Amino acid sequence: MAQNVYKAHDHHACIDSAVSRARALCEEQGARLTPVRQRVLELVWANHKPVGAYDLLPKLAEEGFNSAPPTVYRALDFLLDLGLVHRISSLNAFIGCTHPGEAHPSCFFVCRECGEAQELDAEQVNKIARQAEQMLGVKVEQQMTELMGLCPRCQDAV
Amino acid sequence: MAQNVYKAHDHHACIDSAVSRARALCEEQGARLTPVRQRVLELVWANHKPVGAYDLLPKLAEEGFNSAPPTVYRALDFLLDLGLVHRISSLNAFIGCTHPGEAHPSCFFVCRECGEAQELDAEQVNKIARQAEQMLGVKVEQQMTELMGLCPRCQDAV
DNA sequence: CGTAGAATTGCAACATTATAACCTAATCTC
DNA sequence: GAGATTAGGTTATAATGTTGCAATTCTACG
Repeated sequence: MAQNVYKAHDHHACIDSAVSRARALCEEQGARLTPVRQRVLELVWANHKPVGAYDLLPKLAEEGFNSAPPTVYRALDFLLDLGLVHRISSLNAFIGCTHPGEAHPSCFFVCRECGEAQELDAEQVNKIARQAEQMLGVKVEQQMTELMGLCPRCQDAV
Repeated sequence: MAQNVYKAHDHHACIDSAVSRARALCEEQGARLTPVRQRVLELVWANHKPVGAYDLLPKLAEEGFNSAPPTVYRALDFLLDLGLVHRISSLNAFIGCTHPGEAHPSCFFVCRECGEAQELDAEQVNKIARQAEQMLGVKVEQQMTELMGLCPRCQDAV
């Protein structure tokens, strides 16, 4: 189940590990982790909440990066292609992937109160995909699942 | 598995049945299926492809309905609440539900070529939800799964 | 009836998210 | 180092979705 966001953890380690895995992956694939791309990745990893592209703009601007929508979207597209981040469609937002590698199914639980997102094991979704392929003859290329509700903390906070 | 979109069928029957089920459901819930709402439902059901809110505007306008974004979005929200249509987040589009009733998980396969969408049985997604609830202590309130790929027809068309 | 309250619609403006088009600069390949 | 490829800068615009308020229509209840 990837990693449990709801347990206390050293978040700097999350960011560092995301960046170093990104670096390794880029090396391996002959892709370039340029400064903007790396910074966008770090900003996406700033916490475990999906972040909108337009939220990143001012932060990049502060740090002297160019900050126009295309810059951010290009960086995000790059990171999406490498499977380093996922897009949460229902929120138009992006979040770091906890087990990057090549492109893979996206499966998240998102808390409607605090906005934190927990990546989930997508094995069951793969089953749905295989079932659909068998029964309907379709060919599945991409998968995404988004669950919404309340995280443990926000349930208690009532 | 709901109903197979890829088999030939009398599509007028699809629309008619969608409307009559909507009527029944509204009656049951004390909700009002007003002319705009019914027409939006019919237009969403015009085929088995998810349709954007802004695609509906001109069609409504042609027929003398008011056609401003809020009109369409309000109608769509109404239909979503009753579970008569689903929203395909990854496409910012809407599609008729093949088994309406109360709100229920959304689970679709969408062909990236022809755009047709097939609603799927969401039982496996329910499993993911229950698993997440057990292992993480979250409370799932909404679920959506979207698979993308090629439908049987579009695979052959290569 | 008839009127109060609720639900629905009309309308104008605006907010948010994403892309197009076109060009310059950096980097890689040989 | 020339040419090809990739990345980034810039401006404008497209696509999608929302807010706020006034006007209207429906519903319930006396």
